[in-house]
Formats: sequence, C-alpha cells, structure tokens
Amino acid sequence: MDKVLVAQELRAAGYRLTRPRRAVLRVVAEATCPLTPAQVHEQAQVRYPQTGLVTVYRTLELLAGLGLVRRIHTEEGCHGYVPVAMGEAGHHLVCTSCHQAVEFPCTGMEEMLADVERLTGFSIQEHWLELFGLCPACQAKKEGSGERKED
Amino acid sequence: MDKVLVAQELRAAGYRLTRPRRAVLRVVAEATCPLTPAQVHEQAQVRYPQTGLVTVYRTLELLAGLGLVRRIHTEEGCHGYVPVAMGEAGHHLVCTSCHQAVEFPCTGMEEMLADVERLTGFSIQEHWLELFGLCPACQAKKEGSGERKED
DNA sequence: TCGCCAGTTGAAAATAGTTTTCAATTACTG
DNA sequence: CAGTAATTGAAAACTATTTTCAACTGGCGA
Repeated sequence: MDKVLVAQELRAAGYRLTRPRRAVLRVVAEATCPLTPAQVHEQAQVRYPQTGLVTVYRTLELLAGLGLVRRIHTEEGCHGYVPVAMGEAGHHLVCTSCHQAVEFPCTGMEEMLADVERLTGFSIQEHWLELFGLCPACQAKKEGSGERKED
Repeated sequence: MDKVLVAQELRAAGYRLTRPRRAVLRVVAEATCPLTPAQVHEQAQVRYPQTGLVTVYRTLELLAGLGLVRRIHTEEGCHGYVPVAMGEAGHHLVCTSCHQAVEFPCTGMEEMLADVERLTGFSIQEHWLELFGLCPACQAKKEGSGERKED
C-alpha cells in the first residue's frame, strides 16, 4: 500500500492531511506485522515526536473506516493494525516465532464457502482465515541452533 | 460438551470443584454463541449469586488452559469463550444477525493448507477460520419483514 | 501572501476491562 | 468432624481505550 495514494484518498474523503496523520499512515503502511496502537504510537513519534496516543487511536479508526488499514485480532495483543494490502480478503499467515505476517494465495476458498453454504443453509457474507506457523527463516533458525528454543 | 465430564476432568487435574466453578462451567457449556467474561458472570450469578467477576476470569482462564473451553476473538467483544465442542479445530460460523454460532463441515481445508505450505515455505501449525453470514432463520426473517432491518 | 475558521490536536480526566492483593471461606482429606 | 491448603470476593491496582476541551493548524478564499 503506497503511502502517497493513501494520503490522496484521505484528502479525497474530505479529511486534512496533518503531520501526525502522515506519521501514523506511514508507520502502518510500512508495517510487516500487526501493530498495536501503542506500537504505532511509538513508531509514529520517531517521525513526528509530538504525536499523541489519542491521535493515533483516532487516526487508526479513521483509516480503518476508510478501508485504508485493517484491524485484526490476534492471540497476543488483541487489537492490531496492518496495511490493507496485508489484510485484504481477511487472510493472513503469521509466523509464530518472528511475528511477520504475509499474504498468501488462497486456493479453493470459493468452493469451500459454497460447500458450507449448501450444507448449512447460511448465506456467507464474509470470511476470515488466519494461519499460524513458522516462516522459512525461522524454521531454518530452529533447526540450525539446536531445536531447543520455543520462543 | 457435557458439564459432568468437564467437572471430572477438573477434578482429575487436581482442582476443586467449587460452587462458582460449577456455575461458570455450566454457563459456558450451554452457550450457543461466544460469551464475554462479563456475560458469563451475569449468567453464572443466576446459578450462584455470590459469584464474583474475578472468579469468572480465573475460572475461564483455568478452563481454557485445560482445553475445556476455547477462547476466541470476534469483531465485537474482543474476548469471548465458547464450549470446546464449538471451537474445535478453530472453525466457526457465526450469524451476523442473531449471533448464534455453529460448527460446519470443513471440506478441502487440508489441501488448501498443503498448497499454502508449498507456495510460501511456511510450516503451518494452526489455523483459524471464521465465517460470518446469515443463518437460515434470519434470512427468512429479513425477507419476510420487508428488507429494512440492518441489525 | 495573509487571515480565517472548522477540523484536528494533545493533555488530562473519565471509563472499561483485566489482574493483583489479601484476609476470610470452603472443599476435600483423614 | 477437624485441619488445611486451595479458592473465594472485595477492593485496589493496572492497562487499554474514549471523552472532554481549550489550543492549534491546514487549506481555502481574499
């Protein structure tokens, strides 16, 4: 998700492009794993030190409402935000060791949903799939350094 | 999930079977949709009025640790608990109108996971799939009474 | 360019959710 | 039935989030 584009969308929706918003925007856009509001705040202050935590909350809510970032729930840290590109279609694959999150090609989901609709009579509106596992780097790390670490 | 069996497992794990625990146990066992700690507390007080909220938290944590109830995250209400039977394998299908949650037959998940592992190099440990939609009853309700309601 | 002014901000206070502390209570054992 | 350690509830402590409000500022029009 390009930060400039996001900024334009903000403007287009009639919101001002302020310094703290820029900072928050950029932090989330560059995130590679879900960030809590507190983490976003900390990062945002690197770019614009006066940034207040309250503004971070407000901005994240705003961006989420516009669909420019995605709010997700994870086991540790209940509220997390990721760039839309990462959260699109409600899928993500999270490394349980380094916490990086990546998108993944999701094959066969349509059929599965159709099956479930057929079998249960529900009409499905949305789905949300999270996979947890070890990324290639962390797998290598564990094998390399003696199996012992459990994070 | 049979409440009696859960009670036995608790005992087997070396914990006492107290009145407030019984109450919490039973409430969660009979739940048909995810309950927040506060909701569990409210329900538990019907069965044992002195039940304290603190004990509810402690008991839910205990039961979750033993794998007797499952802690899940939903959009509204971040922490929710459901009977294991309902949360097994990390799937559930929730009605966005009446909030009932049901299990569903999950076809093709194995292959999908295998595909994702092949394509990303991750080794997947766990998955978690939530589907949101309208149950048959709520679909009928909406059609019947003039399309207007949005919950 | 300058000034206006509604949208936006940060600090502090308020609220909500969860955990810790601790003395009193209670389920289980003998 | 008594002893005792696990468990409890109330209150206090924390943490996360939202609201309030006076001060500030981005972007428009002159």
